[in-house]
Amino acid sequence: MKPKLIIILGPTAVGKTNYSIELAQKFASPIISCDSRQLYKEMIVGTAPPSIEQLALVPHYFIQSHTVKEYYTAGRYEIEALELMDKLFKKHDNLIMVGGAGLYIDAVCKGLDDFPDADQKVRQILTERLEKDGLESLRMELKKIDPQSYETIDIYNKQRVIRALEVTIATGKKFSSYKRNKNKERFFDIEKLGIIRERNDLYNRINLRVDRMMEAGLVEEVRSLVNYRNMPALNTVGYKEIFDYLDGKISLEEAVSLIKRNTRRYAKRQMTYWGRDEEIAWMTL
RNA sequence: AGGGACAUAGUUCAAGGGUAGAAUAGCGGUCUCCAAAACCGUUGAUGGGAGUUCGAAUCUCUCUGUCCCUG
Repeated sequence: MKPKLIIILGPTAVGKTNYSIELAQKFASPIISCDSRQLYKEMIVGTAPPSIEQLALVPHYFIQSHTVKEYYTAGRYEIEALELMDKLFKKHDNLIMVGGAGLYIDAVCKGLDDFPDADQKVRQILTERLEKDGLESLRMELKKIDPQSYETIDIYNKQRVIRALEVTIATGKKFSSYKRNKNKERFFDIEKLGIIRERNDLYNRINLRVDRMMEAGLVEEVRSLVNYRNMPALNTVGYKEIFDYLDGKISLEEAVSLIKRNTRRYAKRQMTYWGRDEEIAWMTL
C-alpha cells in the first residue's frame, strides 16, 4: 500500500495552521509546510508562521529554514520536499502538508518539468533590457528564438517572457522543448483538503491579522531587511508596502490599508487557482 | 428657529441643456521554477416628487438628508 500525503490548503488567514496541528497530532505526523514565504527565517512577523508554542507541539519542516539572501524557487521546493518525504515516509504512513502556495503544491503533486536553474546573470541582463528597450523587444526576440513559447505563454506578462528567454538563452535549448505536459509519477497517494470560510469572515480575519502584525513590529522587521529588498522574497505583501512607507512615499496608515487590500486580493487569487482542481475536498470553517 | 451651501458608482471626484466618465474599492479569470509573484477582464451612480424644454445630472419649485453661519 502506498503511503499517503494529506495536503491541507486554503487562502491566507483561513486557519490552516491550527487545523493542521490538530490533524498532525492525530496522525502522529510531522508537518511539511508548503508556504513560499514562511520558509524564510528573516520573515516572521509579516508571514504569520506557526508560533513557537505550536512549533513545539509538532515538528515542522520548511518553516524559517531558508534565507532571503538566496534565490528560491518552486523547482527547488519540489526537489527538497520530495527528498524529505522520501525520508519521512520510512517512519510514517501518513504525512501532513500545509500551505497556501498553489504552485508549490502542484510542484509536489504533479511535478514541474526539469528546467535548468535560472541563470541569475542572464536574468539580470534581460531585466535591464526590459527597462531599456521595453517588453516588445523581448517579445520579438522570443518569437525569433522560440516561436513555440511565443505562441503559448502570456506574452504580456514580463516575468513569463523573461523566463522563457532566459532558459533558452542560458541553455541553448528552447524553453518549449523542456515541456513534457505530463505529470510525474509519485510513490505516494495524495489527498487534498481545502479549507474555506465565508468571504466576510475571511476578510475580517485578514484585517485583524494585519493589525496584529503592526503591533508585533512589522515595521521594524521590514526595516531590518532593507538590504535585501531587491530579492524576490521581499516582493511580498506586507513588505513592499512598508518599504514604500519607509521611503516616505505613503503614510503608515495608507501602508496598512494597502496591506489589507493586497492580502484580500491574494486570498482571492488563491481561491481562483484552486477553483478548477477537482481533487480538492472542500470544508467550510 | 432663521440664513446659506451641497446632494452623481461602496468611496473620492469629472461632466453645467445634447451618448453620465475616471480613479479606487468590489467582482471574475490566467498560471510549469521570482507565485504573498506577474498578468488579463468586468459590474455598478445622477436622493424622492413635480415643472420648464424636442431634450435636464445641469434650469425652476418642493420634500428629504448632510454641512456651515447666526441666535
